[in-house]
This record gives sequence, structure tokens and C-alpha cells, in this order.
Amino acid sequence: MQYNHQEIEKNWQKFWADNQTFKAINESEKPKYYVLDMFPYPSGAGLHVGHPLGYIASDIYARYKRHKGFNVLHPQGYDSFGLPAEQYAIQTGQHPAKTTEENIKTYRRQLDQIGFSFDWSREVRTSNPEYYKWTQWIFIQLFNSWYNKDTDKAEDISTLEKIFKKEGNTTVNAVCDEDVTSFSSDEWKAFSKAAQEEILLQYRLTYLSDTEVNWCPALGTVLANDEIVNGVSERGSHPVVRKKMTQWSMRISAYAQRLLDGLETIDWPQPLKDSQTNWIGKSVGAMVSFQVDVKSKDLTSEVKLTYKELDALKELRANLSKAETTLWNEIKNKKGASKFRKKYTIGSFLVDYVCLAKNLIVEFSGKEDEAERTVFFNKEGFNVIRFSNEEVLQNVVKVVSEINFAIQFPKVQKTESKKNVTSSAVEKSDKIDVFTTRPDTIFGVSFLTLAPEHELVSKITTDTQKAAVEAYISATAKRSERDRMADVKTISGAFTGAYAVHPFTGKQIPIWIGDYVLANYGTGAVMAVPCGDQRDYDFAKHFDIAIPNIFEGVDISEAAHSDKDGTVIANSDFLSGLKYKKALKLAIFELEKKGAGYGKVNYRLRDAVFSRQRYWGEPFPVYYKDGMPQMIAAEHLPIVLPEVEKYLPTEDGKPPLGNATEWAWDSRAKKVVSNDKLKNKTVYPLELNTMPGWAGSSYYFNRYMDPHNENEIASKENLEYWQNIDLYIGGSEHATGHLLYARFWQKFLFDKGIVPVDEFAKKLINQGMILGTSAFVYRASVFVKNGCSIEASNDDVIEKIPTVFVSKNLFSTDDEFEAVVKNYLLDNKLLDPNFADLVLIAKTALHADVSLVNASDELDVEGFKNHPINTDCKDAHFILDAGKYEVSREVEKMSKSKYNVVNPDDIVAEYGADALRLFEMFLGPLEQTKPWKTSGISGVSSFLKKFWKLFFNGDNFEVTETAPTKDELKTLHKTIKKVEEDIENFSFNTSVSTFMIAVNELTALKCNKRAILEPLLVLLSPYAPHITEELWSKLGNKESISTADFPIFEAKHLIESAKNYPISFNGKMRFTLELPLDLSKEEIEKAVLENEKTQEQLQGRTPKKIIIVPGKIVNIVG
RNA sequence: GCUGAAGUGGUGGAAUUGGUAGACACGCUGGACUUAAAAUCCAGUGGUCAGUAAUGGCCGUGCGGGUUCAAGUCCCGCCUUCAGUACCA
Repeated sequence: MQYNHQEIEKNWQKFWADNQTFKAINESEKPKYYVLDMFPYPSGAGLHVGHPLGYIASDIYARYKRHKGFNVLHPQGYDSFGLPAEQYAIQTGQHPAKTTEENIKTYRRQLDQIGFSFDWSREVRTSNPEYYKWTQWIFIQLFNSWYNKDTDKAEDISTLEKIFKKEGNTTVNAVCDEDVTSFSSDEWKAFSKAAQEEILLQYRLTYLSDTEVNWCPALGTVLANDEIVNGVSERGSHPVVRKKMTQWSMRISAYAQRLLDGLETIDWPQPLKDSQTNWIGKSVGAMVSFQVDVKSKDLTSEVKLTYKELDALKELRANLSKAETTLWNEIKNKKGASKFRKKYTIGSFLVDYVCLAKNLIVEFSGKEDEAERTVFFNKEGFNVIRFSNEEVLQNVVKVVSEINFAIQFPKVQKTESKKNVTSSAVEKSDKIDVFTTRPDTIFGVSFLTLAPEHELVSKITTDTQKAAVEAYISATAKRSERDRMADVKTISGAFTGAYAVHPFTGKQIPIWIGDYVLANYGTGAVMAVPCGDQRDYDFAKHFDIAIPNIFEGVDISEAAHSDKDGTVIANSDFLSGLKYKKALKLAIFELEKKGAGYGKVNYRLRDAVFSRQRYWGEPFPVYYKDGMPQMIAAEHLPIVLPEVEKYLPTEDGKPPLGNATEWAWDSRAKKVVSNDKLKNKTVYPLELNTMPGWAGSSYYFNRYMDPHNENEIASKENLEYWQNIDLYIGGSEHATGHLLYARFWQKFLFDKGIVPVDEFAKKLINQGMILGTSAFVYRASVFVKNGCSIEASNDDVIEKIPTVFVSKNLFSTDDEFEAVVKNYLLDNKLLDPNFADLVLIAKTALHADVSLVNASDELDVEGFKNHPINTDCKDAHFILDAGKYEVSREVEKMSKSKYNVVNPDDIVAEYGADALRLFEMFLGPLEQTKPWKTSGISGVSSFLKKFWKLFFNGDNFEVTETAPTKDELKTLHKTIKKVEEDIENFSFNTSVSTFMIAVNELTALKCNKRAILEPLLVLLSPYAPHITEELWSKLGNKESISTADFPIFEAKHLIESAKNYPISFNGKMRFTLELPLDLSKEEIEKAVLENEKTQEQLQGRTPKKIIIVPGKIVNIVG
């Protein structure tokens, strides 16, 4: 009987579905085991052979664990919110829900035909309201929580309010915004409700803030750092710019330390742990404050303000009028060269706003001395634009765009005249905070460097340095982030003219700016220790700044000395003579004593922006009342995504949800209502942003435990029973995205007592990528010697020349290629011999669809000519090699554009799911990147046929009950041992070889005994579930093979009485000798030395030494 | 630059603690069956040299050293490839 994989596989897939064979139960006598794949985003392209790799591995493991007596949970679902469906909706108007639904159908069909043992009754989809109800619910929990550093966990916000009421915020040890002001309990009580809310927002684990975000204009949305690759969007490669927006953020930084600590407790790949560690980027050091030295400033301004005037100025700045505030809110976030200042003195005039770098003054019109002011400002090189209060209040956008225009296209040329600009008071308290990991080198500081964007720069810059500093700032502002990153070597900077005071020596330290200091790391300022840091060293060398040496016996004439260990500090007052560790501690101690600094741990990890300007994502359960966010009570969830007509941002720049007409919250009726009702007092606008892709994937593994529960994420009992994932398989590209956020949420849910464990996955494996094997054909491009291509100059010369392709082996160089083509054309009279010298032929490599190429790299020429992508090749000529056209091969990423994508559907149709499963495992180690070559599948395919044949005699199923022989038992138990070890070590590729060896041996032994074949079926069934189910039932078994116990290995069958010893001479194996295993060393030596072959090797010499490892090897030296 | 992983036949890859390098496959070559092809089966297949042959010698795990009776495996120094990350103070 023939092995008919199509019929067998279809039947058993139906059987499993009908009998719910793999449905997991939530309580059992058996131990639990939870195996999970990272759920897929259902893309329109469907699966290619690379996608199922991890699923096959986890499925084998899940099936193996079932055989081993575990209650296995092995669910699957879809991460079904995402950008592609939305992009498609924008292009076609098709609702993303519909696209998603269709894609899921394709995925499901493709997955089903591979025979996975998923419990589909637990399927989740992140875009289902029943699911995202819980995503919204978790968001509310985060909003209602703060992080208490004393208890080191998240707590309910009410406990914080209690403390505020009782003792203000000075005693609170919380993770919060950096700029919180302190208040007493009385002050707290005196605050308005709105003010209190605003303060609480600075402590909540999710909070609104104006954050600088990665804005992608082409996609109309904000992107996370990990969604940007090389400065452009990961999807679509669109440019990305920095922009300030009011956004929801997640205070993941609160968990930085615990996210690091947790890594110690989980069995994840070291590279993945390392990249999380680097991402979190913990550095231990100190915060050091440097006072700006006021005396040193060469204030040349003629106008001096009195203290009284200064106070008045401060007052003015604090109490802006409504129009002033409105405009200020629009322009205050401008950075760098377009930074604005409010209420600033120019000469003796007080101006409303000024951009110093661009020499632009913005004023409200209607001032009495307007004409006089204009004359003075213009004389000083400033351009003035004025707006009325009404203009600002009615259309602030227009006003801002006029200001932007004025910045870009200044009317007045900068005059050379010296300006009398009062830097409006360098206040005595001005200080520059720096973060350093090397406070022990504090005596080596010879300058400070500020990021060009640092807020103090314009304030401290002296008039003499102003021009240089401004020029530098505008030069760096012009360079994109990308340029700055790419160009690390060029050293640039400018001296501000200002000095700071060294906290210990009191010496003056010049303050520089330089773009090697990043504005968004640490404080945006560094204390430069050129002798200990290469960048500082290079900077100092470049600008000829002193490089004091504070290391004992170290030469720093060539480069900085950044080694810490073993270095002794010198020339450093109280630190001299100390080693790194001691000096570090003492330096911090002294800094703290002086009040000039304190020990601090700094993390690279930033809070995660949680708002996206997209349609196809979870809506926030948030409405705004008087500008303050309000949570919708959990009982009214889910807040369902509204329908919109257009999926693009609105014309006034609001996110797509701004298009919704039914998107207001009726706080009395507790439901979403039409926007028309917004005039009502109890109806409020809803949040227009949606959540990012990682929201839904950060807890889905918990939801699988109880996916249909309407009252909780999952019941306490189920969470308690399943705990967490025992084995999680997925790609390493999620290292600093999904896998970090999911750990964060799990820890938060753990703090809140919702889940029982604080790490969601005990073991994780990254499956490697499967690459495609592209096929190339070589096409001849014909040129006439004057340089024109044939298309361009259609003369007689080339009239008859057709498209020509040349088989790979016919040439090795370009010259040979040209000769081959020319000869062919001449032989076939396609080229006039008189013109042969006028013609140039170049070769172009083109991708050919891999489905047109067979295992021997031979191209199906007719297929190629008729392929839809080669319409221009219908009449092409192919120069063959021995009647064949051979393509050249190259391994590349699988991609549609490279025509190297292999669809599992085709493989399943031709070879069967079992063959696909075996082959994917056979390709190589699971975690390794490896190329796909369809030709290789014939190996596993013929293995399955051989295996099938063991059970048949001709057309008859024939398995005997005869007792097995020693050899047969040995083969079986050898296989049991190896396969079990391999599965436990996730070495699936080697167990496939083991199966092949076993079947080869049993075929040779002509074994058709039940006692051997039945256990072998169970061994193979995790890998090839269909064929084994079929044969299992043919053996008379009524239950699915998945319920069978795993065979037990018995060592007694492997015990050998003799060993074929390799006999080596000086380490080189010369021959083998079969000897009984129970011989002693002496007996072995005797037997070996007596052997004639030994004597032949020795040729009369006496061995110096004989090494005998019983059961292993004999080595004769001499 | 830093971090991590890896370099073994024509190809994918084996070799658990140092102990017969190249398992198992693909591909290739030859043969059987067939009118022919496909399928199937059998044999050979790291390189090189010698021999009609059986067989035997030498060389071989990125390169150069070292430890050892014995090194793909351990140590030192380099080279290359891939992945991640990047002026992190």
C-alpha cells in the first residue's frame, strides 16, 4: 500500500479537530506544562516556510511533554492590531477589521495543514473588544498606581494621596517626574482639585507628558525607538523627525533595576539577556554640581538691571496674559537655534519673546513706543514681527507659521555691530549638573562640555563668544541626527566664555559646548576628564585644553587611560594614592558632605511612549474634563474602537480617531455618544490616540489561561494553576521590545497581586531565521560602441538582436560572457559580422523565481519565458550548456522581491506536512540562521516512505507479534535514548538523523515486529504526527497516539560484550581491533602488543609508553 | 568602537565530559529495473600521491603558536563572517 500523505493528513487533522484532542484542561493530577509561541501578526502575504520553524519546534516539545505525562497548555492566537492593515485601509478604504479577518483565515488554514497540536478553543486576538477590554483595564490599573521605592513595588495611588494629605511629598520615596516641587500637607490641602490631579500625574505609572517623540510624517504617527532602523522607519523606510507632543508614557524606568535583577532568574539566551542589560544601561556614579562663576563673565552690556527690576521681570514672566500664554505654549518647545525666551531685555527695552540665535523679536502690537523700538532693534540686528492679542487668540497656528517663516527667511541682515544684549541675569544660583561614572577622577576635570541644546548655554555665553557659540549651534542644528551619528570622528565645539568653579579646588573651569555630548542622556552635560576618557582627550587635544594627569605612573601622552582596575589616583588632594574603588567611595562621600553632589544610579532606559496616532489599535479608556484625563470605570469597558470614514489623520493634524463622529463620553449615561452632544455639560471628548502594538502582546500569555473569562483577565485558580510559560519560542528581534515590555507589565501585575509570578516565561528559545536560496539568470545587455544602448539607437547593427540569456557555467569573466554571446549571435546570423566590433555586451544578473528551478539548479526555460514577471522575455534566446540552462545560487533573506519565497502550502501538497515538519527540523540547529533548499526535502520524504514500508509486505499491512531480536532491541533503545536526550536539549536536527539511522537499520534487519515498531511510532509521533497516528490505528489502537506513554529506555539492551578498539600510534589511528570489554588494562596491552599489525607498525621498536583507556582507545607512543 | 554568536567536504550539517573527524542527508558519479522518463533499489564520493588491483602513505576542522600520549574540542595571539548596539559621560 502506498503512503498517501494527502489523505492521511487530512483525515487526522479532521479527527483532532472533531475530538478536540489537544484541548487543555485547567486542572489535572498531572503536572502542568505551558508551551507558547510568540503569536503572529497576520500579514496579507501569508506564511512562508521560515515562519513555522518555531511553531514546529514548540509543537514537538508540547507533544513530547504530553507523552511524558504532562498536562500541556499549547495555545495560539493573533497579534491582530497593526500598521499594515491600517495602511491598506488608507489605500483602499477597506476596514482593517475585515482585512485582518481575511488574513487570519489564511493563517489558520496554513497552520492547520501543518498539523499543530494547538488548543484553538483558547485563541485570542488582540483586536477583539473582548480581549482589549483587558488591555484597557490594565492601563487603568497603571494609571491608578505609583511606584514606592521604599517597598520597591507599585502601590495604589490612594496610598500616595494619604501621605500627601498627612505629610506632603517631602518624605515620599517614589519614582516620579524629575521636576516635582515639594509641598507640605497644608499646601496639598490648599491646592485646587485640578492642581492636585496635575501633581498626581507626575507620580502615576502611566502619565501624560510633553515628550520629544520620533514623528514619522509619512506614516502620520509616532514610532518607538525600536521601530526605527538607521534613522528611518522600520516599516516603509520613511524619514523620522523629533517632535514634541503630549503623549501617554509608561513609567517603565521604575522597574529598571527589577528588570535587570529578574534576568538572573530566567533561562533565556545569554545574547538576549545581554541586549536587555545594555538597553537598560545601568551606570553607577555620581551627580556633581558645578557653580557657574559669575565674576568671570565679561558683561559688557550697558544696561544693568536693578534687583527690583529683576524681580519685576520674574513676576512678569510668571504671570503672562492669556494671549501671551497661548503663544508661549506654541513656541516654548522650540529647541536649539530656534529657541525662544520670554520677557527678555534688549537694550533698555523689554520684549515679549526673542529668539537670540535667529535675531528675531516677537511682540504684541499696540505698545506706545513701537516706532522707536523698531528702529533700535533693527539697528541691533534684530528683526521684529508683531501680532495683536486677537490674532493670537483666534488663530495661533497662523501666527506660529508666520514666526516659523521669519525664522527661516530673516529679512534683516545680521549687522556687524556689537549688540547690547543683556543676558538677563546669570543668577547666582546657576549651576551645571553633570552625571559621571568616575567621580574618583574629579581632580582631573579640566573643562565642562554642554550639549549644544543645553538650556544654560545661551544664558552663560559671554558676549565675546556669542557669535562663535551661535554659529556652532546653528551648524549642529542643521546636521540631522543621522549625520551626527555617522560622523563620530570629527571633533567640533565652541567655548562659551563662561567658567565654572571646581567643587574641591575652587579653580576656574572653562565651559564648552560640543555635540559629542547628547542632550537626552544624563543631564546633557559632562565633566570632562581628558586623561581618563578618550572623547574628552580628543576634544582637549583638538582645542588645546590642558590635560592634567591624575594617574600614578601612567603615560597619557598618546591616549587617555580609561582602565580602572589597578590604577592609582595621584595629584588629587584627599584621593591621591587611592585605588579606583576606594577613591570612588570617598569622592562621593566628600561631594555629599560639601553638598556638591551625591551618588546616583543612572539608566539609559527611558519611559516608554504609549500613544500612537493610528486608527487600528486599542482606544484608551480616557476622556478629558477641563483638560485633565479621566479614567472610565472598569465596568464600562470595553470602549470599542469607533467607526471612521477616513483612516488618515484629520486635516487639522488630529489622529485618525478625530474623524469619528461618535466619540464623546457621556459621564452621566456612562456610554460613548455622538460628538454633537459635547455641548452638554456632562459629555466630554474622548482620547484620540490609540495604544501601541506592544500593549496587547504584553500580557496575552496570561489571558490564554482563561480566555473567555468576562470578569477577570483570568481567574485566580487558573493563574495559580498555570503560573507562567515553561517554554517560550520566538524570534530574537523582540529582545528590547515585546520581551521587555511584557516583563514590565508582568512585574506590575505581580505587584498588584493579579498574577502569581513576576517573570512570565521561565525558558525562552530564539529560533533562527530561515534564508531563501535565490536563483540568478544572466541576461546580455547590448550596447553600440558610441555608448547608446540598443533601445536608444535602433540602427541596422542591432536590429535583429534578441534578448539573450547565458547559462552559468559557460563563462567566468565578463569578457568570456561577451565572447559567448557574440559567437552565439554570429553563429545564428543574428548579428552582421561587419558590425561585430561595434557592439558591446554586458551581463546583468536577474532574480528568477525559485519555483522554476529544480534541485540541480536547472532552469525551466519555457516556464521562465511565460512567467508573469518576465513578459519581455517571451522570445528570448537561451544559450545552454549541454542542453541545460543552469542558474547561479545565492543565499539571501526570504523576500517577495527576490522571488525566493517558498510557500509551505506547496511543500505540504507535494511532500506532506510530516515531511515539512521533519525537514524544517533537519535543516540544522533550531537557533541558527540557515538557508532553505527545497531539494533537500527528498531525504526526509524517502525516509517516511521507508518507514511506512516497514509496516507493509507489498500491499498488505503486516506486523508480527514475534519476540524481537537483540539487535532489534538495541536499535530501538539506542533510538529512545538519543531522541529523548535530543528533545530535552532542543537538538531536533540530530534526532531526525537518529530516526533515519533506526529505520535504515530496521530495514536491513527486515524487522516488522510490533514490539519494536509500536514504541518507535510514539518516538516519532511528535515530529510526524499524521503518519504515526495512521499506523498506530492500523495496529489496532483506538485512542490518539498523543495519549500514549513515551517508551522507557532500558540500558540493558545497549550493553556490549566487545569493543572495536581504535589502535593509535603516536596519536594516529592505524587500525581497529575487536576485544572483549571485560579485559583489564594489562590484558588489553598484552592483546594489542601480540597483534601482528602492531608489530608491523612498530617495526622492532619498543614502545615508550602505552595509554589504555578501557572502552575507548589504545595509544602506543614510541 | 563595544557586546554576542560562529568559521568543519561541492552543500546543509554530525562529533555529550579532549579519545576512530566528516554521522545523517542533499548533490554528484556509476550500476540495476524501464522502449524511455519518473519513482525505486544497489555501489562509490574530503584532498592528494603510489599501485592493474586489493590496499597503503601523506595532508586535512579560518590562520599562527602552545598544552597533552591524544586537540574540531583546552590555552595565547590574530583573521574573517553574521547579528545586536552605538559619541551612555
